[in-house]
Amino acid sequence: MDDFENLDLPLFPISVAARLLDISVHTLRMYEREGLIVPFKKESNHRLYSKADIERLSCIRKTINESKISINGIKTIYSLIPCWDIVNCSLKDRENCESYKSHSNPCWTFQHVYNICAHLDCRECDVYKNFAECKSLKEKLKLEIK
Amino acid sequence: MDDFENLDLPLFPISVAARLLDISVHTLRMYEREGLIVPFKKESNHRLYSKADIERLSCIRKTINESKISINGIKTIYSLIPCWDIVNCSLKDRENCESYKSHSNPCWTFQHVYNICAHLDCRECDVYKNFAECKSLKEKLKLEIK
DNA sequence: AATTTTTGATATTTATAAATAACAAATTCT
DNA sequence: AGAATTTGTTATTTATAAATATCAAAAATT
Repeated sequence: MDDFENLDLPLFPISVAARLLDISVHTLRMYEREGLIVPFKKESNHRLYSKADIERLSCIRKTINESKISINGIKTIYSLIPCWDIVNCSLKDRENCESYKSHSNPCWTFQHVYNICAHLDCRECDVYKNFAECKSLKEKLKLEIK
Repeated sequence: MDDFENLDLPLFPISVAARLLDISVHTLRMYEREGLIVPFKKESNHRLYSKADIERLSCIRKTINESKISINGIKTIYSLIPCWDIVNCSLKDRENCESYKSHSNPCWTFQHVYNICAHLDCRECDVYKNFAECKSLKEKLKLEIK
């Protein structure tokens, strides 16, 4: 794929991302600490953000500022994404999965050591990538629940 | 059923409900305006609250004060309840249904004039009654989405 | 090697959601 | 008939979530 089209390339350091979004660097780190965003990390632990990340953050920003949904509200909504269905999680794996039980934190904020998600990069996962907007979650429910 | 056991009887005027929950009368009206609660209304338009209402409001209170989810966040979560599945809404009815499209307001805040919900009392509906807690929504999703 | 930027952490500010207070008119109750 | 309560509305207060400001140490850049 052409680099120009690939939205998932880690391109922007945190200062640039902050400028693009017109927010402070610290706010970006807060969103990460809360589990709303998972930026790419270099070996040095420095963050890099992709175009898709900027898009995602812009959406989060709207949700907070325009829809007036608190960060904990967003986390709770994310926790409702049916990840077990999306990644085809086995019944056994579900039993031991914290995020399967959780209704306050998104699955990508948990350590998945024993199940299908272990050692996979959440950034690459459809659960993380496709459900940044609340809209997409309801559409998913419509598809799955007849 | 014994009146003492029936949780759905309209028993308490707003002043008593407010005292039971240790909040102001105005806050109760606000929750209603926001669509979080649907109290019984007398012909005179005066509100009456059941034991189930008090329980529901107590849960809403915890969600706001302890889980730190904003009212708009709660509304959005409620809007994700798969009502169409619960009330067995026809495909045709869904097309014209505002709440089927909404991802910001619960179904019981809409006027349902043309579909299966028309003229039904939302207070009596399983959608309204069984999903006051976020927990119950995730459990429902687990049941429906394999 | 020197400059710039990042890191995480703490302390502070700001914006605003949530709750309260006050009002006159209508309704209920004794 | 009169007292108490409810109604809806507007204006105000309060609590706190969200964002900003500072800091020294580490890393990156030129």
